[in-house]
Amino acid sequence: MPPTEREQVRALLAWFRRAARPLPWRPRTLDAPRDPYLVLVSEVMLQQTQAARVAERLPAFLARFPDLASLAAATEHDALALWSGLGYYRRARNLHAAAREIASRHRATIPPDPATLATLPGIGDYTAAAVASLAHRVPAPAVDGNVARVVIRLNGLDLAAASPLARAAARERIAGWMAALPRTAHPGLVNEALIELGATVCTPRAPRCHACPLRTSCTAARTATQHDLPRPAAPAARTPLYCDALLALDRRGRLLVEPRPARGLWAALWQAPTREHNARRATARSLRAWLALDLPLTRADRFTHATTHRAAEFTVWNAGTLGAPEARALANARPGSQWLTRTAAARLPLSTPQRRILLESRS
DNA sequence: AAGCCGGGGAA
DNA sequence: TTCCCAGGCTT
Repeated sequence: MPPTEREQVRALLAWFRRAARPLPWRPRTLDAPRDPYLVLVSEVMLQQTQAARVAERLPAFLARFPDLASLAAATEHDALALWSGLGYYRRARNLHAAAREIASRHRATIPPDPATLATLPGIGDYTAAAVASLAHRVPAPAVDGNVARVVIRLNGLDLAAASPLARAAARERIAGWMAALPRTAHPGLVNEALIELGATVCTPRAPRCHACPLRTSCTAARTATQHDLPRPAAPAARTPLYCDALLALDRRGRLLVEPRPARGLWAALWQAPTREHNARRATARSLRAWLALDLPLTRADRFTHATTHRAAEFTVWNAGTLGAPEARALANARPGSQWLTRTAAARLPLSTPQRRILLESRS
C-alpha cells in the first residue's frame, strides 16, 4: 500500500518539526503567528538567494527598517544602500515601492489574499503564496526552485525545474496535501517544509534520499533516477564587459562618485566614474579623451567580476590627488557626480566591484 | 518563451 | 571552472 496524501503530509511535517534549521526569520515554535512584515521582507530577500546569505544580511536591514512604516518612510536610496552586495537590486526598489503602496492603499496591512499580493511590485506567484500562507495561514501552494525539484523527483518527471509543467504539477501536489491537513494545522508549514526538504535533503546534487520523509512515495528514489532529475537547463551565455574605473581624490581626500542609470545592470547604484565597453579595454589616452581632460592616469588594479550574464573585467585607474580646478572640471564632466568622504561613500548603494574599487583600493 | 538582473558558496 | 539558489519583470 503506497502512503496516502494524509500520511505523506504527516510525515513531511513531522520531519520538518525535527529537522528545521533555526533561521532568523523563523519562529522557535513553528506554528506561532508570524509578523507579516518580517515574512514579506525575508521572502523578497530570499528570492534567488541562499538562506545562509539572507541570515547574514537580514538583521541589519530590520535594524534600520524595523516595520512597514519605517521602510515606507525611507528613501529608495536608503533601502538600496542596505541591499548593497546582495544583488538583484530591483528587489530592494520594488520592496520599498511595495511598502509605500501597502501603507497608502492597504491601510498599512500586508494583504492576506495571494492575488492582491501579486499586484504589488516585486511580488510574483511564489512570494504571494509564501507570504499569504506563512503570515495569514492561507492554503496557497508556493513553488520555488526547491519545491519544483522535489516534485519532479517525486513524480519522476523528465522536466527542467523552471518548466511550467513542473510548477503546475507541484502546485497540484501541494494543494492535495493542504486539503488533507487537519482543520487546525498550519498550511504554510507545508510550503516551508517542502522548501526546507529541497534545501537540505532533496538537494540538486547528491540528494540524501535515506533521510527523506517522502522516500517511500518517490518515483526517482524507486527507479534510482534522482541524480538525473531535474533535467539540466541550457546554460546562459556570458558576454564580456570591460569596465575602466577612475579613482580620483580632491585635496581634502574625498572620492569622486557618480550615480548609475536607473535601468540595466547595477541600476541606480553609485560608482567611481566608469567607462564601459563591450569589446576592448580603455587606454590612458582614450580615457583622457572620454573625459576631455588631460589627467595623469596610472593603472592601479585589474580584476574580474562575473554576473549571471556578464564576464566583467575591471581596470582601476588612479588619477591621484587633484587640485581645485581639475577637481571642478572632472566633476563637471560627470553628470550627478559628487565628492564624498570615504565614510560617506561607504554608506552609498554600491555594487561589489565598486565597493572594492572605492573602499579597498590604495588611495 | 526567452532574456535580463548579482553575488557567493559548493562541488 | 560550473551550477544554482525561498524569482520577477520585460519584451
